Amino acid sequence: MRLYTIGQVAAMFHLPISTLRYYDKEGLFPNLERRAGIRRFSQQDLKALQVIECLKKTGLEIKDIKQFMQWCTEGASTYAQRHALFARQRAVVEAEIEHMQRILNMVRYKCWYYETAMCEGHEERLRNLSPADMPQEIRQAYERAHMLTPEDTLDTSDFANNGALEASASDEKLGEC
Amino acid sequence: MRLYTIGQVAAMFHLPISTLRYYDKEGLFPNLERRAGIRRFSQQDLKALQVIECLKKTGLEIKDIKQFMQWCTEGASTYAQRHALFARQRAVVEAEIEHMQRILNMVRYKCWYYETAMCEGHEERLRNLSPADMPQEIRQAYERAHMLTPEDTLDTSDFANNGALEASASDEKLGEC
DNA sequence: CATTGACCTAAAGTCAGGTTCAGGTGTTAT
DNA sequence: ATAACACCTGAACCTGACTTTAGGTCAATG
Repeated sequence: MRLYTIGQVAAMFHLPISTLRYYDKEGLFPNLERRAGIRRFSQQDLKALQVIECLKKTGLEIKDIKQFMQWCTEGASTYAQRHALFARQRAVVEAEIEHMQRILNMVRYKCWYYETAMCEGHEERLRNLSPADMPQEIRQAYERAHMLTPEDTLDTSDFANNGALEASASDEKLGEC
Repeated sequence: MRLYTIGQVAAMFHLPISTLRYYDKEGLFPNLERRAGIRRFSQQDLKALQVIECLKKTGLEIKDIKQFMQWCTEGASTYAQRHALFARQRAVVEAEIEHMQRILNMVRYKCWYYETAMCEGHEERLRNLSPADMPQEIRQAYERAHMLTPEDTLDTSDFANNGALEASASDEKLGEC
């Protein structure tokens, strides 16, 4: 069975050697062999590394990956745990995507805002615009961006009550969200 | 014009005081007033803070936000820069969402894999499954998860050429991606 | 025999976006 | 007058996933 040095593995996977040593130190290669102190990567370790790369993409942390590796060495008795790990991760990723969608709508709105400001040369009209006056597409983006979720509610009620909208005496204004 | 202490602003925005001091130190309140060393937040500063919260959601870094604040104080001459900032950010967020979609597909596949493993009590059948044998929905997830993009290509060609698929002598195997 | 090159270690450094701490000032309430 | 409270500062600390550094072993090559 062929064995590889750390340098060979680094080249194969286009990873820095330091990263492999770090993974090893973190316990991601439970059965890594050594001879005279030098790491010798087996086929099994290469497969483990493939799995590590894959799990990293799913957004799992190193310590979760280590746990997963441990479970894998324990066989069929840990299917339920492994399934739970991914089920949890699925929820995390789904939430994250939804969050990013809202952010995208916010950014889209901002793009439109400054495009328009550039065309008109000023923000006067823009500043007094209500969503109803915006182009359909932008209004939708704006509204989707401002749908409140528990996670990122921006409660400025006190602020508003204290007169947020009174004309400020400042010469320069900031674009609103 | 009403002025607020740092504690009042923190309460209004549900932010820790330390965060506001940090933002100030980073230059996010260019015109923040002080009396006897004590910060006094004006309406303008509260608006700035609203904008900061908003821009943070768009994924911008503190230093970009600082830059944006600076541009805002420079008036209409910086519309183009501000637009460019958001246009760039839009591309970033769009790419990130696409990336997350692929990750989600990977996680979905993993969920299915372990659900099935739990049902069957082992991975024998699963391990030899080709995409064609998977349920329609899972096959799609699997295939979408494995579409290669420049960003996260996993080039294991050398590895494969060196016999990655030779049966490993290890007693325990790891689930593949 | 000296240098290069591949490997090893422990420990410190890096990045962002804060948070915490130790120590100090100033105003108000008892 | 002394305690409580809100504010201030600079500096250290935090997380995660690495990377870098400093110093050391060992084998082959000129």
